[in-house]
Amino acid sequence: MKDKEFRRSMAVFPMGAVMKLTELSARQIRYYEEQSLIFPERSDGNRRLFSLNDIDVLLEIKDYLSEGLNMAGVKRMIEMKREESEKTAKRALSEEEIRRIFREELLSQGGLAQRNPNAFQAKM
DNA sequence: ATTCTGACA
DNA sequence: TGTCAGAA
Repeated sequence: MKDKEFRRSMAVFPMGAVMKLTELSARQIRYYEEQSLIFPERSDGNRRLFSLNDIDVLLEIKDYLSEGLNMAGVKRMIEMKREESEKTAKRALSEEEIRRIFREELLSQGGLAQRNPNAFQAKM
């Protein structure tokens, strides 16, 4: 199962493809890269090449934002997930665990909410 | 035609 | 975040 992970990390998608796949603007995608949430490689003329992993993260960022988290909150979530998966290469994070962490983050700082202050009740 | 960086009426 | 400019 190493071959699969290798291909998921293959940087082969140009900006245009990622924009369509994620419904995000180039501006946002570049911004998330600056926030070290994704690490697209560069190619020929300094053009970004994204991997399936980058796209997955972008998709996660999307729904975290729709859940009401701001950039600070999104970064924490992605970073935690990254640490958790790097350190715990063994067992994957259970849905319950992720929801638990998510809830803790929301409660730890009532300021994390930004857009839909009421989306939580509906979701959680 | 596409994407990149930098900047802001 | 959008968007425009100037370059590659």
